[in-house]
Amino acid sequence: MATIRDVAKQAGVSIATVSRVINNKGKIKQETETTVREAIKKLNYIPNKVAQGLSNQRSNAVAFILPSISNPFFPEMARAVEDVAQQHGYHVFICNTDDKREKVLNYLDNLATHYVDGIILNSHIIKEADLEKLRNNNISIVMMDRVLEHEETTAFAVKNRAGGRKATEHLLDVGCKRVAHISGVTDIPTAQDRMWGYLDVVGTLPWYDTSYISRSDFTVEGGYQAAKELFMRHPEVDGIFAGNDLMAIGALRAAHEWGKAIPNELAIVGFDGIDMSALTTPPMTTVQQPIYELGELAMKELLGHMNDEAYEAKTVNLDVELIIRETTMRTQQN
Amino acid sequence: MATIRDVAKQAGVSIATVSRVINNKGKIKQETETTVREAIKKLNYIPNKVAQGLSNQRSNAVAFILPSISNPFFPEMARAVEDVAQQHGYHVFICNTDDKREKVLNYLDNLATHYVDGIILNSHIIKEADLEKLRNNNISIVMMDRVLEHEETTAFAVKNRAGGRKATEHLLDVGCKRVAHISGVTDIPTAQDRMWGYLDVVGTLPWYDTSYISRSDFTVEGGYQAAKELFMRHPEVDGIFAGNDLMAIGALRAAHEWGKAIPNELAIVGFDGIDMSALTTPPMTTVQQPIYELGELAMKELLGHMNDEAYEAKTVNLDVELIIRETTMRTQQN
DNA sequence: ATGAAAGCGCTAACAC
DNA sequence: GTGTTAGCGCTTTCAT
Repeated sequence: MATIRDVAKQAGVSIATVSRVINNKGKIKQETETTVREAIKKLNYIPNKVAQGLSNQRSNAVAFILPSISNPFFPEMARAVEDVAQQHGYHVFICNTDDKREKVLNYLDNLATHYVDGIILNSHIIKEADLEKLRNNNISIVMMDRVLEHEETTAFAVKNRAGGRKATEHLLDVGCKRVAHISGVTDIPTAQDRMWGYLDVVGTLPWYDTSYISRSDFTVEGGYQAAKELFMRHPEVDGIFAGNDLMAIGALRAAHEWGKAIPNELAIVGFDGIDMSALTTPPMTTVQQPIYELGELAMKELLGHMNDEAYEAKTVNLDVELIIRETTMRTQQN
Repeated sequence: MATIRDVAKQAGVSIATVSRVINNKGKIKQETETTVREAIKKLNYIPNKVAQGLSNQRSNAVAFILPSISNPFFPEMARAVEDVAQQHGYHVFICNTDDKREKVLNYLDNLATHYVDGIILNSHIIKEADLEKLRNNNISIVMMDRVLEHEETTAFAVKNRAGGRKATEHLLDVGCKRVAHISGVTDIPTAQDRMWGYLDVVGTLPWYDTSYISRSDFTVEGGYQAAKELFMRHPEVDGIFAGNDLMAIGALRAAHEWGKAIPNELAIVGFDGIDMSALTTPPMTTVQQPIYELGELAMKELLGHMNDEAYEAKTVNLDVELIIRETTMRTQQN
């Protein structure tokens, strides 16, 4: 691997000059620049990122921390983050945490010593205090789906509660009489908000009872189990609002096995709008988050923070949209 | 951020001693070790990875290069790679390339200057010569799904052709009379092999004609379009073997729109066995690759190469298994 | 058992 | 315009 020193020697200049050429800094005679570029090409020289990082105290890289690479919601968002990052010459490290506090903190520490310039953090278990260290190291942060108390933290989220309401209302609109809810991990605000949305709509109805809520974990398997429990507990359930698409898919499976006709005997609504939701059979009605836009905006916001000292923090709450598909298109109302 | 110098000062020792403590190298008096560890704790010191990297010429990180983060096959494999890597103290960089030659080469160069210790490469467009540079830099490589000419390169793959045969034979077994194939990008060996498997079975049958093969791109949308074209060209098709699960899902959608009953009017078989394949409605019959095992073995193999000079390269071809689900469980044979 | 100092490859302040 | 040199934070010989 050729180093800057080799190039300097080859071109008959100092390493400082080579460095200037590489980084387009300072003035250099056209002629020397040409010589240097030729030397670079000849030696196949590529600046060493690690050395640059050490010297610059920055890496031109950002991290996208996500709780689960198995939930397509995050890869879909990661894709947007990558697109924007790449356009601006940044590399993206994708970090999978299973949302375990230990893993997240571990990543946070490590990323700091890797001199990443910014972090987009999808995690609900991290507290404001955990971010202090990063701030001291001048690492910008954008939180997803989590609004922290701290004013300096920029956060992106969607209107989860309103989304939960839309989903539930829609189920009533298509004629459901008993609407149950499969919630995500209940100590995650996102899951709570969606549940609140559900409660806003059915919480005061005469038939409602907390047993219509089944707590699950945002996975397909979890949704499947939760749905089966609901069927046993409340055979009369004719509508389910699941806290995300994966659980909705699990519920769909369970309904199939249980011999419940979709949507006439049981209507289902998911949440997220991952690509897959349009591909289930029948296609899933869901509350669509602007996934790509979220990633895009978050990364742009991060760029703002990284490159502009005075960039001010903000909290953004995007709208969600109910996408009606066949899991709620009833041909008859019961 | 505390540095090694701060710790040394705090503990009243030299930086060399601190370094020894951190890395458990050389002999150190129990007493000094304790003092140093206390200083580390007190200052919240974390060794700087970039500096370590520069000094060691290695990073304790590996890269997993994949063509598409949108095909769950790769995240599923990445998960296995991560699990193994983590157990051995390695970090995994996930690199998304869309299998564009330029992007892959770009990553390869950059990863080298990041001092990654090894690379698991999912790419069909990379040639043996492209890897030469990495070898010179002592970076170990494991190729996935691609057997290169070079003896030094370890490669993992599955028996794609045999898999294609199993899928196609199965379709005939359940009574299909006209079996079509939706192939992946045809300059990818993987796709070709699966197609060859298909041809091994139907290529000599009297009705067979190349127009029963529709070339697509491994995406859901692609599979959807390809299936529609097939339906127009050959309305008599009653069985489809798709080159991967995503395309099979697309075909399923198309069949639905076209009003073809699954599986009685049209049976479908996919390839890969991604989690999602079990969740379609009806669940998809598919040729299951040992996805987790592939990632696991590949990472273990990489570890072998990275830590043992004499570790010898090998080519592994794993078996695939036909998983029969409802897209081919006919209740009547036509 | 511990310390001094060189070096990993690069950037940037300072000199000419 | 271009070169010299001092770091960036760490590891590792070589002394002691």
